[in-house]
Amino acid sequence: MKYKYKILLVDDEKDILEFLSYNLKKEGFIVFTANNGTKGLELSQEHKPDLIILDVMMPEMDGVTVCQNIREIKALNETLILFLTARSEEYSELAGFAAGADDYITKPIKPKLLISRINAILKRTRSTKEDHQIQIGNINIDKEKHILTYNNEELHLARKEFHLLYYLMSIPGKVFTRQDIIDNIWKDALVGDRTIDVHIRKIREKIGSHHIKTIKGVGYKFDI
Amino acid sequence: MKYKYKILLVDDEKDILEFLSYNLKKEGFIVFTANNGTKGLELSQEHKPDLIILDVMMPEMDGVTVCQNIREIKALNETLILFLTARSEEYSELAGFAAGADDYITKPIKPKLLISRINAILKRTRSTKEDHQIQIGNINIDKEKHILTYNNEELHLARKEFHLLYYLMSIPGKVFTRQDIIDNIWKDALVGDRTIDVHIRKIREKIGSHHIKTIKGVGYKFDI
DNA sequence: AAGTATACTTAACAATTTGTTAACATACAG
DNA sequence: CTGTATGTTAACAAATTGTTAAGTATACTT
Repeated sequence: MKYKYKILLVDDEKDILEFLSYNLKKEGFIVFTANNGTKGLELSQEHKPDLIILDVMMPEMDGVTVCQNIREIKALNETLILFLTARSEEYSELAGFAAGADDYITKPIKPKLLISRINAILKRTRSTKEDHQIQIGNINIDKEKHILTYNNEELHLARKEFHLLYYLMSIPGKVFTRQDIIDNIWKDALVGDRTIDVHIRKIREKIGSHHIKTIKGVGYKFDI
Repeated sequence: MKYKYKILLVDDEKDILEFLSYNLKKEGFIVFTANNGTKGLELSQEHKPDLIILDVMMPEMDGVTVCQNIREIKALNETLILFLTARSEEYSELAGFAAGADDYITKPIKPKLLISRINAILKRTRSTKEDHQIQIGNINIDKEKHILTYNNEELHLARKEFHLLYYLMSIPGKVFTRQDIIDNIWKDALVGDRTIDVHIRKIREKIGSHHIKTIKGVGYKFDI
């Protein structure tokens, strides 16, 4: 399952909040909104977003001030901050960078461009945040580290076994046909059905046979 | 001594090259210039700059094409690319991001703003240039000083060995494939898999063989 | 500049692990 | 029951990695 980035929007104009929120949610981001700086600070502490989009011009507390405040919160030192400014507000842009902003966008906002820049900035800094781990019951499988733990005990799986289990666990409960499995693990190699059975058997030997169920005539599925 | 970032400017207009060059040098950057895309590619391979500033609109080879070419050179996979576009050229901006750009700046260029953004982008991505030390368990590796200490005892590693260990230790627990390792340590050079094994063996000889685990069929990983 | 030491790479082969299959046993649905 | 699908085992094949030693390149010293 892919990691979903959390974005906090802070702007006093309701229209803009809704417009941005709609566009970002459509792209799969988790979006929080705040209509003033104080609320923005609260929500940022509560949700620890990956990215905060801040309007520079706001009554009460302006964006630059909010930014400075956020930069002083240690738990948020990895949070990215992106400013919204009106065109040619060179001054606030400079002030923004000085306050610790990571990027800025000028109004009027073009959705495609915004998404593009958000993805660029997140990709640059968060490329490792993808999820390589699946945790189901007392089984944890980590693709990056190539580790399988069962009841906190580390077990060794050979490459194909590991890959196969990871594949089954990627959608728990779903039945994968042998063809599905061959297409995914073996790609275009030619192997017989019994080969898969053997691998399944070896996995069952290690994690217990009840986790992988056989659906006769269909295939295999992973269950708790 | 502070590390001086190298910046390559690619633009067909001489005035702009001089203007930017002057302003960037004043800020302490090392600046190279190229007045066309082909030359830009050459110089980027020669000097391996930290940042390349590319004009989108150029005769012969446009900025997007240059960018795509650069992105295919492994040795430059850490290089940042920043586009120069005329205002409101939304299209080229999107194309730029798609081609692998990291940021863009609209003309007319305001020096202070440019410096500000350059510093921001370099700071974001190069902050690790500062911390050159990794301490894991009783192993301490310092990239800058090229020193490895094991139980407070200084050990000597050859350059490749050192670099390789440092790479593995950069993300402890993560399995790196041999291809990962070649791409990072050898860049574009052609070396066989056995070469890596030999280096691994030499490292194990020095720090003990249990720290680097072999994941058969996958690669190597560093563990405590 | 030549000689020496060190580092790097590779080939060859050994050791080990992993993958596959055949053959047979068993379970299950109808 | 009976036939088909799956489980199991062990033997074998294939792939991967470890190791050594020797050749090549590079750096260092005098």
